[in-house]
Amino acid sequence: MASESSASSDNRKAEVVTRFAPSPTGYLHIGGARTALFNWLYARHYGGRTLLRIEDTDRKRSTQDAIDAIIEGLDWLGLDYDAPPMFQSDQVERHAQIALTLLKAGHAYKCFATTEELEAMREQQRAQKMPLRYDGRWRDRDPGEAPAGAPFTIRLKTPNEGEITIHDRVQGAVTVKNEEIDDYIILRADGTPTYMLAVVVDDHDMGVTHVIRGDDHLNNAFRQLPIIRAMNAIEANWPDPIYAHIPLIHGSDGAKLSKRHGALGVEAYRDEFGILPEALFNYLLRLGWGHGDREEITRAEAVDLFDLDGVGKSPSRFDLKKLENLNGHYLRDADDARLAAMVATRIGDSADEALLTRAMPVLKVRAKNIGEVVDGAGFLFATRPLAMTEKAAQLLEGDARPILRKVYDRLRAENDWTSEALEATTKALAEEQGLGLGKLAQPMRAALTGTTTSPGIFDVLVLLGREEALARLDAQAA
RNA sequence: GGCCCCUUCGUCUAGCGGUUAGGACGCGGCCCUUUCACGGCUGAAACACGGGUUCAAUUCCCGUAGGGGUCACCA
Repeated sequence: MASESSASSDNRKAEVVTRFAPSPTGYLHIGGARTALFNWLYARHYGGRTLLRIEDTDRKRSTQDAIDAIIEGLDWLGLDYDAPPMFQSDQVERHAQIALTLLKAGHAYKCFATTEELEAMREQQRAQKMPLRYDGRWRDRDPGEAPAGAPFTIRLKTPNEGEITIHDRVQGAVTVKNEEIDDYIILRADGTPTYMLAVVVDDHDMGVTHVIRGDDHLNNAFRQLPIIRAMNAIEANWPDPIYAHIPLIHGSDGAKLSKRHGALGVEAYRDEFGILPEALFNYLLRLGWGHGDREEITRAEAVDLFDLDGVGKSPSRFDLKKLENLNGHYLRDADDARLAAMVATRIGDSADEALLTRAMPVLKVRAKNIGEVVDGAGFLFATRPLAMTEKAAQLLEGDARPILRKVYDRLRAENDWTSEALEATTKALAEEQGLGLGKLAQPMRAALTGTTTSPGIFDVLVLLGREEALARLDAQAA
């Protein structure tokens, strides 16, 4: 539907290009997933493209497992991208080249300060309660003063006066004085680029028009813009991107979601919590973004409705209860065979997928996650003698077993093994005996499922089949 | 500590000068009912505080408080 209104090819210049740029140092956590989602939605809404870039310049901390987890997580959520993933580490030469260009043009300079020297500087700043930032000691110094062959880094020569204002699509107008921004390192002593340089160069090279990322990067925007403007002065065609810094997701303690609390990978929501991707998609969308009273929003509707205007500026807390509630709704809407396959995988060899598919309509309405569907399906594959829960055993006390005998006898004579017929027969029996239906149904439930909760008892009878159902009743009847 | 951002029920949010401050999750009650869910009805629950501006502030401005983010040769 969104593609119908997408930009036509003669409108290339206005094309929206977004990107998700995770560093592969951990799994795709919930916060990253939402950032990816917003980038994806924005691009899809405007008929643009969205890209994936793996920020693996820190080779020591990057792992293939993390890369795989990120790609799988995005795939599971249905967030596709319009080009093969790009790896930042493949671009190091390009990054170094830009650093040199900046150096040559006088927008950057060599700094020979040693790590120890810088640490001492910061220590002193801390002691004097001064802001921690590089003091520009090599900014105007002649590189010739350095010892021959001494290692050096390249620092950006940022403006010292004036201020810079970003018109952020989420945060609004934000202004920072240039004096707040120090001459930070863009190229390390070993010739590799720092993050600050790499992002800017890659975003430019990939044609990224909209930088949508967590607001922990808002301060970085003010540091990155000087590179962009300096390059634009040299080469032109380095426009400022449009920024949108979205608020972070917080844990229940109100602090940024981290590995310490709740920052699980999306696969944990799938495997451990039994969440459907469409439910997580919807939940993440509603976290920090709203559209009137709408709660349940499908993927297609989201593409249609999403825009940055609806994104709030305050951080939000993750609430598993609400996710599970939403998941329950999506479970009820989900295809039975699909759910049966998921449940069968969890149950293992004893599972009968065809039977699960038939049972799914009455199973899924009682669950809010896949694990609960698995639990609810337990009675289907239980073997005689059935294990009884304590409460189920209680239901079989008193005159329950004699009643079950009567039920057994009556049902054995039933030729029409359908829910409707079985209900009519059982109700007739209850009436004859002057008993409420519950007096028969509860013991039946215990005998048939070994539990006190289950789908409607006549559905259970049908699902189990005449032979098995009668055998289970007979086993408990007296 | 410097800089930046945030503040409506416990949580997610609607609201964009005049509303009985709405919805959702969660919680309580009732109904439906063979259990459990679903569904329906219903109850408790919020504009952080203090100043302005205005005929009128939850809404606009300024403070205060509280919370968060960020200050590496990590990303």
